[in-house]
This record gives sequence, C-alpha cells and structure tokens, in this order.
Amino acid sequence: MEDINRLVKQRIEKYDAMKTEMGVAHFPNTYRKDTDVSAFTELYQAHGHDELLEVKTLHHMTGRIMAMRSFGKAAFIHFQDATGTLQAFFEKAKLGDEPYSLFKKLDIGDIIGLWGTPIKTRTGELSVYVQGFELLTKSFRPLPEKWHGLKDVDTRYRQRYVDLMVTPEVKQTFLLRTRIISRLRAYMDSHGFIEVETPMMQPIAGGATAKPFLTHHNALDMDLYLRIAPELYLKRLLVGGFERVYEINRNFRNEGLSTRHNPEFTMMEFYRAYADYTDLMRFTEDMVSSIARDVLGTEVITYQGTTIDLSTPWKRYTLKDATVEVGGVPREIMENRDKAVAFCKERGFDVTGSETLGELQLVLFEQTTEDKLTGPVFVTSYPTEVSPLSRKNNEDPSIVDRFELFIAGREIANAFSELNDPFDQRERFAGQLEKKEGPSEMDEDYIRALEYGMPPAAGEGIGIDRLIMLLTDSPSIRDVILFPLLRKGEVS
RNA sequence: GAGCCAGUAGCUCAGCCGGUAGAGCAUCGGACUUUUAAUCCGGUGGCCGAGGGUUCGAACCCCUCCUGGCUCACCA
Repeated sequence: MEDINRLVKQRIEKYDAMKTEMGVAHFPNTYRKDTDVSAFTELYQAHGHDELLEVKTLHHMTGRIMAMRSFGKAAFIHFQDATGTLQAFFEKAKLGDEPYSLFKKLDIGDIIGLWGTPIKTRTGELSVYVQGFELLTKSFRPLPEKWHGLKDVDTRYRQRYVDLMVTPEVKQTFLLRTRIISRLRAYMDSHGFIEVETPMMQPIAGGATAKPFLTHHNALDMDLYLRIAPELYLKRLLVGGFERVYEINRNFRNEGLSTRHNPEFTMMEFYRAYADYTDLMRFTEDMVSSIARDVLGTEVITYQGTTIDLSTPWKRYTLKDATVEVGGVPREIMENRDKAVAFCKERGFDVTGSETLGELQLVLFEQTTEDKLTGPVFVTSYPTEVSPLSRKNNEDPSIVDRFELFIAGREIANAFSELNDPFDQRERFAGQLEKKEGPSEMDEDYIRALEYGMPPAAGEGIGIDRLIMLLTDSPSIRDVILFPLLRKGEVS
C-alpha cells in the first residue's frame, strides 16, 4: 500500500484502535457459517412478519458489508455473500452498549460473521435480526460509490475483484460463463466424447495460421511455441484409436487485440471418427440451441439489440451463394479470377493481384458478407487453397468439405471433414511452407501418424469466448474474460 | 501498427472565450430505534494522467509520452 491516502490511513488507525481498545481479534479464521444468504431467503421469504417472530433458529451467516444506514440506537446494513445480498438489523438494545459501539466502527467493505433470527421489517423486507457479530476481515480500501458503481473500464479490468464485488451483472456474466461451459462438457460427455488434454507448449505451432508466442525451456535448451491450436494433437488421438475426443482449453495467438480478440482465448475442439462435416452441422445446431435452452431458458436471444433465433434447423449457404445473395457480389465476379481482382481493387480490398480465385472468393466473402450474417447460418464449400487441413470435396476438388458457423456477423465455429490422406497432407503443408503461411517447419510426425491411418473423421473448433459473448449479450470479449490482457499499468 | 476520443477528490461527474478547483456519494464530527440512494446540521479531502512549451497568468492553448476505449489492419 504505497499510495496510502487518508481514507486508507483512517481505516488502518481505526482497526488498530479496535484491536487494542475493544479486543477485536486479528484476522480471525475460526468463525463458521451455517446458512447462505440464498438459503436464508428461500427459507423465509414467503413468511409474514408475525410468523417469523415465532422462529427462534439462530442462523450463522457471513458477508461483506455493502451499505449501512445508521440511526442513533439502531441500524440497517446490506451484506453480500457468494449467493446474494441480505439486509441485517442491528439494535443497541439487543446487542448491548459495547458490541454496538464496535458495530458503529465497522466500514462498508468489511467482512463480518453475524448470527440472528429472521424478521420482516415494516416495509416487508426479509432481514436478519442480529444477535451477535464478529469482524472477520477488515477492508482498508473504500469501495466505489453505491449508486453509480464502478464505471472506469480500465479499473474494472485491472481490479476485477472490485468489479465483481460491486457490479452484479458482471458476476452474473461469469456465473453464466461457468454454467455454459459446464453444459457444454455435459453435452459432449453424453454424446460419447472423452475430454483430453494436449500440449500447450509445442515445438511446431501448427493447426492454424497465426503468429505464435515463443518461449524457451532451459533444461532442454529448446525453443517452444505456445499452441495456436490443439488440432494436430487431437487428430493423432484419432489415429491412436479414440473415436470421439474433445478439449476445452486455451490457445495463444500473437496477434492484435480487439473487442473480439484476446491473445489467450478459450476454444473447444472436438473430433469424431466416422462422421463428416454435415454430421457436425446437425450436431452443432443441436448443441448450441440446447445449451441456450438449458442455461437461458429460451432459444431466442438478443445480442446488442438484434434478435437471434437459435431454433433448429439452421440456414445453410455455400460461400459463393452467401456472397452473391447476402453480400450482393455479382455471380460472374465470384467465378472469374480477373474480374474478381478488378472488383476487389475497385473496392479497395487488400489484394495483390496474384491471388487464386479461391483466395479472392474468401476475401470477397469476408469483406462483403460476413458481418451481415446475423444467422445462425452455416457457410459451406470453402476454397481448397484456404483450407489446408480439410478434405477435398468428392465432386469438386477446388472446394473442401468444410463449414463455418456465423452468428451475429461473427465466426463462432469452424469445422470440416478431416484430410486423412498423408500424401495430400504433405503437399498442402509444402504449399503453406512455400507461401510462408502457417508454421515454418513441416510437422513430419503428424504426417507419419496419418501414414499409420487416421479413420475418416470430422472435426470442429468453437470459439468459447465468442459463444459466451453471444449468450450473455456482452459487446466485448473482455467482458467474458475475468482478467483480460492489458498493458502493465499503475493501479490507481 | 494507424486514426479518432477520453483521463479532474476514494467513486460518479461538472468546470463556458485562459483569471488561481466544484457537486453528489463515500469519509470525519453532531442529531436520530424500521431504513431502502435514509434524513438534517457542520467539517476534512486535489501533483486537474506525466513531462515540456506559450502566456503576466494554464485543468483549459501547443508538443511529447503513459494508460484506456472505439474503428481499421493481422487473426478466431
């Protein structure tokens, strides 16, 4: 506490005085509660004033003082535990002179243990009629104002603990996050998938095209990358004989930050043998809509003012059709390389002119169509050149058996029938190396694994943070990550 | 990485055309035994993000930097 201001100093002095003059214990850890706020509320909410007068059960509770309204010889406080907020009534006549004067010295933010019986106040608010209390943890820093709360975004992210204390919606969002992920796991488990963990530190950062973070292992004197995707390891597990695997964990990408990008983000990847990408479309729509139903109680959600209906089945478009019908790009431009180049340059899209038709189609789709896909919509038939790990389509080898899922104009999932031909895979890796896209080294071991034989399979990655943004109506990815990455900065 | 916007008391915010810093809440003291942003009376509290410049004089104008937000780029 270098920046001790007068409010902090005041509280330190007050605490010292309480310990020396009033016999208050120093950060005690012996108090035990027997009732949570939510349990207390459930137990007594429905009962009337007179009924509660008959209740003699003493409830031991804990919480942080969030508000105090004090009169001469009585006072009300609101205190908060993990399950909710409750009012408590302190009375000098009940507590005695000394305990009451100790109570008067408590501050907003202090954590106390208290015991008492239920009462309904004159205004009908369920409260604890306090018989006794104990200061458990002194709070030395003042909490933000009760009415406006904590608004400063910088402080909210840097001092999330304060944000969580005083902003109920934030707490709610993160509780929802936990519930969504827990439902997701339950869904996967009940469909025969096993959860696995694969390396976060990888000698070759494969499975996606993104800049990796570099780190170093001293004892082995070996450079390692933080993974950008678990994909190649999960598929090795299909080779090994697991037929349904998934992993929910962090990926790290050394790219820019935005409302949709945090350098470390959570992704679920799963792989299913003897299935193709069309199976995964059905699987995905059922999974997401059922999680929405379980967690939010509805399949119709509102994201930033837009209503989105998640009920199945979801619309499907080829990339070309979507770009023509939703993006308004003339079909002949999507089908002719030279026209596409001219069109892109005219619109100021970032192209060099040496791109293939497939690469241009992706540019056109991303520039004109993506953010218009309120969805949910599956976009299929991606060009082969932009999909190095996907299986080629049987009828048309220029496209792959792949889809991306768009909701609210954002990519939520990416899935494809897996490429399991080791010779084709080697060629695609070689092509990437030549263009200096993706890893700087061929993952020979992955190709060797394919040479042993990987069953036909489909795999998918779902951006968990983005899914949670959607289901919690959060505008920024930082609102669904407890401690988003920020520059080193002084905390006020 | 680029552009735009913001940073004033613990918190939320005012502060006009450059004239020496304000409110509410919190805090401290006093009154008050059923309040709900309790009320009433009185007080304390500021490196105006940091550094430089212009000026008789800067929270305000100019420059640099720091931090954050939004948009764009790379990416999911």
